[in-house]
Amino acid sequence: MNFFDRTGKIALGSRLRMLSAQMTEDAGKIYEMYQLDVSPNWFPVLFVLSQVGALTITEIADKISHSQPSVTKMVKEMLKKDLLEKQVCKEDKRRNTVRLTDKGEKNARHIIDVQCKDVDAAVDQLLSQANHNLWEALAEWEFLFEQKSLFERVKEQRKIREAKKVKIVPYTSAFKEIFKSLNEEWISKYFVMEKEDYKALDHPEEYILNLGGKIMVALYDGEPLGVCALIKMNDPDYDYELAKMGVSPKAQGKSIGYLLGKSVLEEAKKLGAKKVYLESNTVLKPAINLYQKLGFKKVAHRPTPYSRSNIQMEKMLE
Amino acid sequence: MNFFDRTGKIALGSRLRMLSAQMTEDAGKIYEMYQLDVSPNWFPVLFVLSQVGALTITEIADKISHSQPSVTKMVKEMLKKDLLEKQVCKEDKRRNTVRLTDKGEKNARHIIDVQCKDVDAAVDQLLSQANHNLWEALAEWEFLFEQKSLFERVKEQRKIREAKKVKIVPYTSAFKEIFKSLNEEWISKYFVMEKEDYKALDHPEEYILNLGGKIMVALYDGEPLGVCALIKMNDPDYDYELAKMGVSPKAQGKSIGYLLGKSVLEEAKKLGAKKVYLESNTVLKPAINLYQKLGFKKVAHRPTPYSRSNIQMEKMLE
DNA sequence: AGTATTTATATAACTGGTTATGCCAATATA
DNA sequence: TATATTGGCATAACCAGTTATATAAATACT
Repeated sequence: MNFFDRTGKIALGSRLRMLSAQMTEDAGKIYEMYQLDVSPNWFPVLFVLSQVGALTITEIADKISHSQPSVTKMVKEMLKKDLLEKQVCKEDKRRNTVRLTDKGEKNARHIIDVQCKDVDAAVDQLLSQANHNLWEALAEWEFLFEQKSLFERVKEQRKIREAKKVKIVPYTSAFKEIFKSLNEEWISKYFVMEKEDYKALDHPEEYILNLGGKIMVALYDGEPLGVCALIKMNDPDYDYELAKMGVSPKAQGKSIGYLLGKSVLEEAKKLGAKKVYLESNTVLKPAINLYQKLGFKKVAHRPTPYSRSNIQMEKMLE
Repeated sequence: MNFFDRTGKIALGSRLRMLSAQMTEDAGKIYEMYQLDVSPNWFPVLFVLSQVGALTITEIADKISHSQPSVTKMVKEMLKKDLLEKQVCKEDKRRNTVRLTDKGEKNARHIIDVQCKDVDAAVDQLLSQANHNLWEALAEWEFLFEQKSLFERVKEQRKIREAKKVKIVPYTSAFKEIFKSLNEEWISKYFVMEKEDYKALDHPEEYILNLGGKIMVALYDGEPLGVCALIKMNDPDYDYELAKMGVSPKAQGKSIGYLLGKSVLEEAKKLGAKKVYLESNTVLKPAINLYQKLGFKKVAHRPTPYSRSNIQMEKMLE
């Protein structure tokens, strides 16, 4: 135990494994004590057959959640010990149904009526001696894992931690290069750079900032890995457009897009915007998802200078 | 899960195993997510080396409680991945000390500082969502098993249950045969039947009951499997002697001797005895143990009609 | 000094399970 | 009616660990 005390909660799996190994070992001794010529791991088979009567190997495997070959092997051994008898199904010669012999029945009954009772009593006594109920705790964890696996939970924690490392700062001329390159990267990957792109990316001051827009930059560990612009629109329906969002592929899974988007929307609110507009393309599925997560809703088609735009969205600011 | 819901607390081992298997599986995915070229089961090795620096294979095996061949194998694989470097000890060419390379160190640090933190947070969150604290419960069970193994606990429960099936009843003439045979069995196995034996066993009414003594019989499932007599003594120091205790070998481990002894002592008390005496022989170790358990203490040698008697004991009745 | 014992490691053999594969019977499909 | 697919089972190959055994170096014991 000593070693795992220093490794933190990650030892949980190992501790569970060790406890269960210890119990398995003791199970062997317990079976020996009762002097039945039965291996402990046959228990599920004996139990299920004593409940149901006759089953095929596959059915047993299914019920006790073992693999079919493992049950095949156990059944073979149990046949040798005269605990089971096989019966090939007449109508369907593939099916090998298997049932308890009298000896098997007797053994099963003894295990269930006597041995299990003793184990039950011992476990109950243990449970009553402990302050924290292992039995109930297990049930809860089984339930919690059914809801969401440990993997997903760790992934979430990772995201939360990563997000804390991300800082959103306003654009300065130091970010001119990165503002262009991050956008050029995805645009030229999926589409082609257009006239409008070059205008905005080569002259952000002139075409964005000086017209009353904003650009936000996401720093991850101090390194700029994401950018997003808020562009003043000249349109009766909308005040501002969210555009030119680019996030480095090496910064995936760090919620940078989400944090950038939220930050830009805050800026828009500060500037008194009522509605924010954006254009995108449906091939960019993660982007569309992100916009939805940010609260954007699809709107009817509008004229646009970008040929790649095939979807338009808006978000009301409250 | 469904299946085990019907098998009772005996499923505890399986449930622990399944939960730990699930966690192991997720551990694999978690390691993958962090993109380190490290197998999850190397973790203990990485961890312990990052703590201690350099160790031999046997030392590692010891610390992380794996078998030495298993560590040998892991070390071989880790050497291939440049995570470790080997160094044969100059003074003792048997020793292969092993330490982390820079790459190994970097990986270990990442796992410990980043990955473990995320897992910790996820586990903590799970713990806080559950009413019953699995972590604490595990610690308690580890402690409880250190005190007394599951096997021993089940053995105790079995004994308690068996004891309930034993009934102690007073002698009637129906038990005359069994009273003799159970005693003759052990006497002639270890010693020889003596004159005094035949007197008491062939004529219990005359030599025991009519003189103010008692005989108790232990029934197991209705079958008489143990006997014990309380014999009135004609002695200034003692009122009664506990004697002629015989238990069938097929009734071992059912506390029959203990229950008989207790019952006979109760009879003695009812009869107003202050002290009970007995004689035995030191080759009968289980018997001597039993007498001690019943509260008898060795006393100085006294004259006796039995040649086999080489130890005398007494018990004060309060 | 020479032999016996212990220690550190490697290798082999086994174990209790798994997934992958192959075979044959039964059923569905063209 | 021939052919493809599916279902039940056995067998093979593999896996991650174990225990048992072999080898060689170091140490202890006459």
